[in-house]
Amino acid sequence: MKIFTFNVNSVNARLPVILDWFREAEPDVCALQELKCIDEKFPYEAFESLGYNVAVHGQKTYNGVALLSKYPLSEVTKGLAGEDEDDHARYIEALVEAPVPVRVASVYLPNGNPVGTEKYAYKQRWYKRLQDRAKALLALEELTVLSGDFNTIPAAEDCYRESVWLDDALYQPEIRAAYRTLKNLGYTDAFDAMPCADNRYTYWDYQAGAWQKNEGIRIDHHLLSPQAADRLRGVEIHKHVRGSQHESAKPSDHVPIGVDLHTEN
DNA sequence: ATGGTAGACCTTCTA
Repeated sequence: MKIFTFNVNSVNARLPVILDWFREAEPDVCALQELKCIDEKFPYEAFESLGYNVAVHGQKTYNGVALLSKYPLSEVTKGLAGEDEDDHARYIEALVEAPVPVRVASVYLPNGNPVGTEKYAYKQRWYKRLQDRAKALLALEELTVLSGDFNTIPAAEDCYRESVWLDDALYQPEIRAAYRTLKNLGYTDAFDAMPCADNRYTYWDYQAGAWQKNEGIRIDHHLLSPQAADRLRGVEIHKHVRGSQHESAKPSDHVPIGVDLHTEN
């Protein structure tokens, strides 16, 4: 079973590119982030006509996450507990009812820039809430995959030039520590387990020719519960999607990342 | 030392 995560930077602006990639990659499950639309404006029909079940947690203009699955989705949960005033749509979770069921979450961590502001404090609080949820999920002892844009560069080798990122919220020591704490609960970063030989970046800025210079960063991740990690067969970064030349839509600044889990009993 | 891009949407914010 192939489970992908893809920060699309507007699902409607990107729709032709996303649909082309869906036909090519045929993900069993895909977690989307940065829909940038309310539920009513999500292009349900386009994905349903490709055979996907859809669960959406949208928001006007910003954020927005979704899960698409060839298998039925149940136990859909929208949002993270722990901060009642939080109205950002950054988390959706569901049970994928495959022969071997998998619980999948689409995660969109706050960016947190600039450091030292309320946005940064919000990112830190959000990490704590995600850790609490991740801990509760482990207790279920299921195949669980937390997939998404974590807005976290885990280590120096995950960016093209460390000096550029030293003052950025994506690379602060306490943010990287929060990501490690999350893993240390008992999750495996799929890429750490099976790194791709030719590329580790998942995002290239639109600005300053970052893509042309291959100045990327690794911020989109899959965290696997032990039961899921035991079934990890492969990891794919679909880097070519960043350079797609579609007649009617530009590429996202992120690319799809997939894990392949063997789900034979 | 600065500006460089993209999307939503109304003017500026987020990334």
